[in-house]
Amino acid sequence: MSTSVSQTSIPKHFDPASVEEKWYRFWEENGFFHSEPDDRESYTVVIPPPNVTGVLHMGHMLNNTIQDVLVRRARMLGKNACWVPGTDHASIATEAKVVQKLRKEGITKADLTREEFLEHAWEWTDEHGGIILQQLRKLGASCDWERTRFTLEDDLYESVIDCFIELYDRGYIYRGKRMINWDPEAQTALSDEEVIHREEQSKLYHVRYRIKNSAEWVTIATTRPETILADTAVCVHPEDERYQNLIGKTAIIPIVEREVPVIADEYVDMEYGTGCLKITPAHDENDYQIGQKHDLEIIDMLNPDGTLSEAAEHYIGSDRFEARQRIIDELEEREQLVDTEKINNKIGYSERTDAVIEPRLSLQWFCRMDELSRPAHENVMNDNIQFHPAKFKNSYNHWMENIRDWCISRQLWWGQRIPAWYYGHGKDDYVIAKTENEALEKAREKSGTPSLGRDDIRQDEDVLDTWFSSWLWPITVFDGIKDPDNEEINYYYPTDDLVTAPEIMFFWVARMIIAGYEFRNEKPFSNVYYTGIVRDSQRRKMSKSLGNSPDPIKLMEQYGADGVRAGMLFSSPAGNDLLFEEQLCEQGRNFANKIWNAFRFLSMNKKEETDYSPELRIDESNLVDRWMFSRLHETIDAINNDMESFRINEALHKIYSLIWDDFCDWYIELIKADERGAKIPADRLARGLNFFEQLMKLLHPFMPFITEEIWQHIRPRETGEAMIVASWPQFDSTAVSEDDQALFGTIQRIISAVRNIRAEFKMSPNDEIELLINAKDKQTEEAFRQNSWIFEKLQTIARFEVKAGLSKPGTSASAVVEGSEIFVPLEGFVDIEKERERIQKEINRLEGFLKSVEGKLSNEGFINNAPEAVVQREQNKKQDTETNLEKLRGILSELTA
RNA sequence: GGGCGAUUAACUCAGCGGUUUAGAGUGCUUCCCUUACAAGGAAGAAGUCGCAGGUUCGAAUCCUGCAUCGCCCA
Repeated sequence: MSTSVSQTSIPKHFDPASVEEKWYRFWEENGFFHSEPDDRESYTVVIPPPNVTGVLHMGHMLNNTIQDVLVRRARMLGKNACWVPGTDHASIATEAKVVQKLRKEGITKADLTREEFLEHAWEWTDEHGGIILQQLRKLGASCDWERTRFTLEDDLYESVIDCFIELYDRGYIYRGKRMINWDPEAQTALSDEEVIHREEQSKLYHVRYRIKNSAEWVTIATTRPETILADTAVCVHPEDERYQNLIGKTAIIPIVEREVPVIADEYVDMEYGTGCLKITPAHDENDYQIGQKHDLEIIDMLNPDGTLSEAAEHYIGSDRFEARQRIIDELEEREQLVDTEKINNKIGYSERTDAVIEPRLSLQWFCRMDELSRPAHENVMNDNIQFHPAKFKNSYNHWMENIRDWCISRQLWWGQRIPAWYYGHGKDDYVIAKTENEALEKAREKSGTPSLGRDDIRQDEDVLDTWFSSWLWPITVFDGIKDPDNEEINYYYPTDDLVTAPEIMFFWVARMIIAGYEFRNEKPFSNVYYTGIVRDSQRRKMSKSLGNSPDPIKLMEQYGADGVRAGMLFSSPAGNDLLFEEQLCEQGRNFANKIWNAFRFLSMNKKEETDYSPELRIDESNLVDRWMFSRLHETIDAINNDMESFRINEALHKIYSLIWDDFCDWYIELIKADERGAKIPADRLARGLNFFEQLMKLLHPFMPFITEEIWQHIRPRETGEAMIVASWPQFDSTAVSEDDQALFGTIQRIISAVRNIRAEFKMSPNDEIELLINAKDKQTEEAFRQNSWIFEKLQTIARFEVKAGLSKPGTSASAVVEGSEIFVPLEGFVDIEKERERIQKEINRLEGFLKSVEGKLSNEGFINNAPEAVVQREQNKKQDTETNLEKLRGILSELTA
């Protein structure tokens, strides 16, 4: 055995750790990730910006792997690929974290001025921000890091404020008192989208209220008995016969002993509860509507932190849930609690703090959506912007048709501060202005008080919803708001593909589309690829709180970034959830190792480390070359189609199978040297390595590190010849030959049949056999004869004979493959009974098949209606099967010994 | 309550335009450390494609209903 240097220097197992950092630095340092506008076609992706203080989780892994696959392929296709990374300031989440950290240090937010608090927040951001971006590098993400943006940096801040002012001027933004979703933990308003509704088992309390000046009672049902303290009416359905006599009377609220009217409204559902509703206009959206209609008093009984306010009169200062229990107890004591019913109802929780949401009447800023959203609605429905998979158009459509105004103010400090300035206490005593000076001027004018000074105006304390900044992301990363006609925005916008989770379709995707049309009069991207949600084996969503998510960094250390990438993509078609198991990564790692060893083997066969020069032409006289060439191009075409329709896992499966099943299992086996220990002849090796290079190109978007490593090893390359910028293989339809593939396929099946015989009769691969083939016809005989070397290479054969009309030798194991009879003489070896069983089994299989084919052909409807080609195909199948069966039966009859 | 989706081998999943008695990975059985790879090779077993109807020459695939599960919205 030869012991060349190369053979010993390449390790048997691929070690990802040793190459990943090296190549990542190489790519980055040589500017391959960086994009500048030029003459080429642009391909642009903006990253869904992760929370600035977040850490990488499996969802990011999947999402960013997919983006990287798209971007790398586009780059190889010669496009000017630009993937813009960045982070989101995530106001609620980040502010909550900072508040928590300060609390540990004994500082409460109330002790600090806004400026002091923001200093702490920035400190925190500087410390933790960007960790996630560092982690993305480990994954191989080919982002243009020079373009990294942050939603709260100065330029983006200013852009958001400009947009607010613009929308205000266009009449879309208004300030209004509305029922909003209040998060008592974060002490801020939330948009409807930030509330998660969960169905829970809870109780419906039936409470009776006394009717004034009467012995009568009226029984209401409520799930939130504490709000009784703020009731200002009792309501029944106007047609409810049970309660006709009560309408117009006065009921007395228990505990507070307040007198309230009994009113009638069609809103009441007579079937639900007692059919009698208590009305609390300050703490329920629907009650508020009824309150407005009937001009009811509004009593706000809650403090911002969820404790009871003075207005509650009782239990002042106690928490809402504590108060609930105490009120239940008191009602029971007073014998006014008549029943407790178990029911399922939906309870809203804060997406960020998980606190139970309180509907609360509050003065907030809103963005009117009806008109604004129209182009965004249309252009998705008409496929101007395509969703992948398209099924998500349905939910988009539904949301758009029922779109509600967007509550955009948040009672937080971390974010873009609302540019509203108040000069009085009246509802309209404010101006919208970019600067204090401008505000002062406007305020003087609007109020008609030229003497107003700086101290007379104060800016709104609140900030804007984070999504009000990220909806501009595809525009602001190219400074398209501040500088609407700059070269970059004109070149990169609209971007091409957006990869994100369906969970944020409304939060983000829909709003980006809205902003795109409003501020650029153009879509922000052409395709939206929705990934699935990464779940654990129990189908639970992976989350930090459950602790069921593996640490992606550790996973990559264990299986290699390539292994994890491939593992995640194997089973995650667009929009389908991914049940993540480490086994998937194992499959990816094993694949990398397989490729590594194919490379190692080919390298071992080079005479010198550097003696390889590519041979781009195949050996036309060699069936194996022609077959591999055909398979390669067939696959290039298929992968291109898959990628263009975002079937990324399909594309990966195809390249996986081409490399492993075709190239490793057959092609490499067949280019091996004829003699033991000898090297592969140089010309064969050159062609083999050329195929290998093409395969590495096709795989590169999926597994960037190992492909670059091998690419650079195969032969010396200039920096500009790196894999990352290599050209994507061009599909050549003339390379695809059905005949070559059919012939090679037949040979493969004959080899398999022989292997099966060996296995059945417990022969070792090294036992010499004779292989005799009675070819179907002269033409087949000639084809097999020409390619006899293939049989001899893959089997240990003492004698090979092929002839049309060859008669069956004495005792032998047999098989029939596509009309040709295969004989392996096994004097003394063969167990006749066993051979009979084998043949009989095959006969049974073919008979079953024949029956189904005959079934079709005997159906007149099929003959008359099916396309001619289909009928013809069935007829061919019938004939072929009959021929095979006939031969097998002949073989079987001779076995009656 | 409204909408969307899923149900395919023991497990996790593909299956795009209707037509080789349904594919992959894992697991399982048998054999093999055969001149790269045991993280490997060879052979094999394994599925009435959730149920019931319908359309069609032909249905895992299209339609309707049902069951179970999931997601989104109110």
